[in-house]
Amino acid sequence: MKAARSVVPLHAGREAILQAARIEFAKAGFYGTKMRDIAQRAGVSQGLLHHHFQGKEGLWTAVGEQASAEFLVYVSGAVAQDTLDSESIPTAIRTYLQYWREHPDAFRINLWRLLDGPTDERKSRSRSLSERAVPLIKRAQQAGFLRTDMPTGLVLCIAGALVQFWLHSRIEMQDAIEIGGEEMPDDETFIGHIMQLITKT
Amino acid sequence: MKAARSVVPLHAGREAILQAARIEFAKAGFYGTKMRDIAQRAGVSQGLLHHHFQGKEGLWTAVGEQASAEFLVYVSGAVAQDTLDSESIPTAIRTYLQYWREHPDAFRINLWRLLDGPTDERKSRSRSLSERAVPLIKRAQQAGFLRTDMPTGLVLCIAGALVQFWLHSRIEMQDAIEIGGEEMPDDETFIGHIMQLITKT
DNA sequence: CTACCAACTGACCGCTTGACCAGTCAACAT
DNA sequence: ATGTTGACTGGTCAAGCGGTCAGTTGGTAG
Repeated sequence: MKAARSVVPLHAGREAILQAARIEFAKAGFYGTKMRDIAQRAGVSQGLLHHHFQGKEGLWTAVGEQASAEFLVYVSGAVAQDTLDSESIPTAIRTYLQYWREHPDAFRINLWRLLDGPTDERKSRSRSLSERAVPLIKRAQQAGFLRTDMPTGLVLCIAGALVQFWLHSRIEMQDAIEIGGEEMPDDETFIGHIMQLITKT
Repeated sequence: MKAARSVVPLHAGREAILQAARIEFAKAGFYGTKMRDIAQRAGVSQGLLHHHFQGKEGLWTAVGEQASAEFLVYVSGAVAQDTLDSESIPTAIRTYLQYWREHPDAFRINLWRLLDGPTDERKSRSRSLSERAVPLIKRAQQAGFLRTDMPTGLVLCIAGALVQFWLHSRIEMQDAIEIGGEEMPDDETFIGHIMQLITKT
């Protein structure tokens, strides 16, 4: 029966709850989400949520921490390259953009947490990303791939800001671009434009 | 007694409620805010909230519409200049940035509404801003003030994105910039850098 | 076999919440 | 005076919420 048991391994409920909570929290944020809905989506009783996580708040932070951890694993590889060529930076940006594209739930949860308060843990996540990305950019600047007429940190922020805005405001972008009488570019074209901005001229 | 009455003019309660609701909603969003808290802050009874606005939802949209209207009044002047010189664009950006600086509540409410659902009205707000800003940028491009190697709408989005990111992610910015071993620039320096990016070289 | 523990359930509780309403009061028109 | 209207209050209510708990199950160690 060992094989049959492994279909529902230990802590299967816990994982199901985390996944369900992520979806529900992404939809409506902390206050707008009901424990009952999470339990129903996970297919478990409501009491189990309190058994595994202490309460709503514990579940909320658990979901956040899991999302942060996944993000770091996904992205840190792209910014820790040892070889450096003209494709290094676009590749890193592409990875960053793709992560959010593939994890819309994580994207929304991140936004929710931005509004909820200090969230020291979120800060540490972004810090550890910066710690890895800044050296890459500095090297790219020194190698002549990126413009050097503005601070390294700012170059990073520009790329980050544009990707973020690009993702969570397609609506507004679309308006502006339609009004300009132009077509809506795709992700790859957009990355090209970012490079246009931060490349050494 | 007309004078004494004018201290509490008609609809004084309504205004007080709107102001209180704005503060409370900005703090915790729609679901996290309690009608009782709004009433207490406004110094009125809870029933009055239902009398003036139909319910919680009505109050929420009223607050949003008021914020949008204020925003448009504040900003539309800066993007509707008839004269055009090298200071026109920085001035417009400065106005845009200043509005959000001076209205942190509106800033947060805007973010909340971004997450809450369709919010067709918000879309129309950003659309009407784009409608006014795009012509200004196009003229500035033709006059040789701005770079012409990317779509007009994109230039607008770049400026908007950077300001937004600059405002609601000082923490992340700060990390990146500290790690880069640089100082945190002030608003004016930052606007300078934006211009550096979008100016014709 | 027994004892034990963690996973898990379902019914339940007390409190908060948004909404509702009967009634008061002041202003104003007739 | 009187009727009307709208701002405003305080008490009240049903619903829905997060949290609790006694109890069941199934695997595992002794």
